[in-house]
Amino acid sequence: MPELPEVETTRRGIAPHALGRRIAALTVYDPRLRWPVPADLPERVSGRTIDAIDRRSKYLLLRFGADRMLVHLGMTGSLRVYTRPAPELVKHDHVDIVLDGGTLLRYHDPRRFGAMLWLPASPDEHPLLASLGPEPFDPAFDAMYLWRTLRRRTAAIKLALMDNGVVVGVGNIYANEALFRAGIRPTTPAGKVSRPRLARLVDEVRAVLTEAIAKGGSTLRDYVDATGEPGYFQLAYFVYGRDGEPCRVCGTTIRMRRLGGRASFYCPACQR
DNA sequence: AGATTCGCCTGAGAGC
DNA sequence: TGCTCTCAGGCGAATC
Repeated sequence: MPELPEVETTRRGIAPHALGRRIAALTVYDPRLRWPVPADLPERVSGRTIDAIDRRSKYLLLRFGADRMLVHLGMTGSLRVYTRPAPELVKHDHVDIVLDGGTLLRYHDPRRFGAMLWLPASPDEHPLLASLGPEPFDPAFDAMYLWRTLRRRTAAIKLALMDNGVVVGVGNIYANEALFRAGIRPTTPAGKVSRPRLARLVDEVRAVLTEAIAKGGSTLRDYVDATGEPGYFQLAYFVYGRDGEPCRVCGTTIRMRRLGGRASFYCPACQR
């Protein structure tokens, strides 16, 4: 279940091996992802040099001049680097990207919520990227922005925080954790959260993501070839998945409620 | 426009 | 052991 830290860790993991390298071949073993892998993707990317690997929201963008290839890991996707001859294909391996010199990027995705798309140079931004909100670390994401954006919203603050049009990259786990750390009840109507508390929320969103990325960075050493999948970085969660357990701060029993179909955890005492 | 719900997927775990 | 059921969740699409 890659959230932004896992995607960023993947980006940093593959960048040293792929930047400036030419794609020798792209092989599709199973095109069935969220959208089918385009049949012409191999011919589009073959011979092209990877000029940059960017991340926007949870999308990885491999840049070839003005053209790009989008890679999304969905819920269960991974993009791993293999520097030695490729290991045997296993179930759910979908795509191999072979680079000059033999380095291999292998895309694997059991649940197939991920995607791999070709984004040709265009004056208009691709629909998937066009209406995204700011990155969490963008200075434009601040208390004043949040206040202006949310002031008339009646939806729960947690749902607003997970809305990619408001801010990108905050999935269920980190929304729960950031709200706990900010002392805000997930069910509070977004428009009712005061500016000082929104400022605190901005800080805590960044803090929890920064910690998770740091944790991911510590696994990068093992990312290539070996077992080091950038899986879920087990931060010591304050609330996520802890329904019925005592709050680590005050001991009150953590509660769970469903918001928009997603499990939401909170401490009734610490979060008001 | 914003709120709400649905559905796509497979694997893990629980219960019987 | 093996079956069935539930849950996980990013996010686009559809509906109100």
